[in-house]
Amino acid sequence: MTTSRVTIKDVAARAGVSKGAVSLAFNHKPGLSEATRDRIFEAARELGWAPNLTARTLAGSRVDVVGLAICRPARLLGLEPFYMEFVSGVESVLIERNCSLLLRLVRNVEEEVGLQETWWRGRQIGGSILVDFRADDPRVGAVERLGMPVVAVGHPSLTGSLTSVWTDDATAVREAVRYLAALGHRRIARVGGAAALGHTAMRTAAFDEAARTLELAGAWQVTTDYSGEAGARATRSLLSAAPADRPTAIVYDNDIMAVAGLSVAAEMGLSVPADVSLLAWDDSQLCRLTHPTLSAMSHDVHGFGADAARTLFGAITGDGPGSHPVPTPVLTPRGSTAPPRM
Amino acid sequence: MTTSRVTIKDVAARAGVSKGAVSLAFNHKPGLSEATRDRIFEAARELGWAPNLTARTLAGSRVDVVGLAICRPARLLGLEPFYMEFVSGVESVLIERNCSLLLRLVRNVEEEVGLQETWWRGRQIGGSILVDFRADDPRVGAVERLGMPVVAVGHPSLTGSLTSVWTDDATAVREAVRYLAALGHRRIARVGGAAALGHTAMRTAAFDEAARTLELAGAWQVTTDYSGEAGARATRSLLSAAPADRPTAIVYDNDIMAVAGLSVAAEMGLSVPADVSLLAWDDSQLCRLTHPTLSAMSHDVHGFGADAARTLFGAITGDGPGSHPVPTPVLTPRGSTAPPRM
DNA sequence: AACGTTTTCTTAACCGGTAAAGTCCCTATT
DNA sequence: AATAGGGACTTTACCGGTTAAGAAAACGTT
Repeated sequence: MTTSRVTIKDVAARAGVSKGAVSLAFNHKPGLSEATRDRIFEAARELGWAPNLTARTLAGSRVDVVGLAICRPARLLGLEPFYMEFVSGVESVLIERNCSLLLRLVRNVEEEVGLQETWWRGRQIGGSILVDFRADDPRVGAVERLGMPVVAVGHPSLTGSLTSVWTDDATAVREAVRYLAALGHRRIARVGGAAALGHTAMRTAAFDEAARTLELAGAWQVTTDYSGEAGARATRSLLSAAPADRPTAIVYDNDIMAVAGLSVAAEMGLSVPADVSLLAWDDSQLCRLTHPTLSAMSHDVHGFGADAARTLFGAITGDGPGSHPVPTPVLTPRGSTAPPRM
Repeated sequence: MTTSRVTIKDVAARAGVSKGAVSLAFNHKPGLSEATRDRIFEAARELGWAPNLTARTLAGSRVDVVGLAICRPARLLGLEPFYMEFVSGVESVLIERNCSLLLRLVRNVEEEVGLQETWWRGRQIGGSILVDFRADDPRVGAVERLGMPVVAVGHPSLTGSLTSVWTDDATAVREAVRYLAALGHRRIARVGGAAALGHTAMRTAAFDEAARTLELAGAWQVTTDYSGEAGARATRSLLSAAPADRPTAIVYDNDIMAVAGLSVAAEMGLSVPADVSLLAWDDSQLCRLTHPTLSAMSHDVHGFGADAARTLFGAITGDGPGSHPVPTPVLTPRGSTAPPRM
């Protein structure tokens, strides 16, 4: 049984005023006596009325929805703790501003560009959070053309003139490699994320450079699709070399691959960290639940999401473009890293 | 540089027709000649126009957004593979209907009731997916009163007259216990989810009943908040009893707790499955990444989300209420279960 | 040729709000 | 007493579409 919709008119009639007055009251604007204001709120309460956001948006006021399009095959997404944690950080900020998140999975960047444009043109959103930047990302130009407020989650070198929120991945990679080298490792491998992503490229470059600087005897890099399966495959391949040639330490680009790596080591009869050290990335709760616990480049993903959301609100309310670094991931040694067996 | 907004008027002018004609064309309604239709689409293409969804919604057509409110502390959410996988399943259906998901975290059911009402009254959504039902859930009445199309994810006994999509948890629990008993286990424990949730209660009851029926020598149940930490705590407490008194098999209500349990066993020097068998629930990819791999009551969560979304569309387009069971979780034995050591 | 039907398109009234401009009345000032 | 200045509301014109009702042209019929 659908209650016939209550509109501003009904409230106005009930309170004995014009709909303009109701609008003024509900937007806390001056020009009404306390008495009338009360009468209006009372009437609205009695009728169970709340302003129709669609109409309000159309009439030109603010939109209290922000967009987030994620470009991953839907099946893979469920497996990435990163996004859910990121989203939960975003939500924690949205919730206190009474704002909602419009979430959409897209198949590729072009589709995302179209979607963002539709959202923006259609006034469906007040701004957007852009993630997963790649080199020469088409979203940069598109968003500039539209004049849409956004926060770009990615390194300034990828996000151009857009307001960005980013972590210093290069430094973090350097620190990870230095740490392993300091433990005595000379043959280090890295199981990277999706090659197309800008931050993967930056980490790859940083790893190369660190390997050269430290004059490592061996340095491998593989890229994957971030899935546990791919991480397992990569690990299996890395560890199947002869003991004298295989890496004694492996750095992973997320934690799910590190967990997979841990289990591959066990399956191959190698002990962690005695035979091989493993270092995870992002550090969700997962890293503390394995045995041995996983050392990780720890990163407050939840806080990262919250920062992104806050920065987006800044952009929506007119802050100029800016670059907002968030804390660099810090090395959190746990049970999966140790000096190599001599 | 904001491109001045292109509206239906501009397109109409350019095509030399009235805006009504443009509307007809874009809604594929009869009453226009092929030639005019083409001219209109051509004009729209040239101007890069797409209908403003806000205006379209206001004018009374359908809303292409569905709502999902999740009631968990934001921090916890990131850790639950279930939701992300469920959401990705929902998205996989939405995407092909060009629909978006409005996601919001709420603190409690009352807040959710208010939110759903605001969304619906404000025509922000065309329908909603309701999750995490509890006994005497206030959403049932509220939604009926509003006449809003929804799909309730939960057992019919909890969702009343609402269209529901559900798994037969009781049967699954029974199967899990029977399986362990068949392996020879006589002391079985269950680490359950949040006590307030309806399906937790149903599983608890089913476990009790199964234990009675099978005349188990020992049966424990604990409820937690679904977090890995809580799972670890519970496991530690269960396993710290004297060998002759402690459970030889533990069933978990999700997979993250099972992973945590696995690591606690290792930390306590117990071997899995020789000393204790572990059985996970939901079975995300995680279960195949541990060592030993985790046996699980496997459940296609992605498909579950997709089914829920499809059912919601049915409800939106006028299908009457109905109850849609999805396949019962099936036992997937892997490395973490075996007969108990005698 | 006159007349009813279709087909094709236009007009105009909403949808439910917002906001600028206008009205009315009451008080203070000169 | 006339005038200016506010406060408290109301009017009215949008926002950008949809849709029912109306009008003009094309067509078939007798």
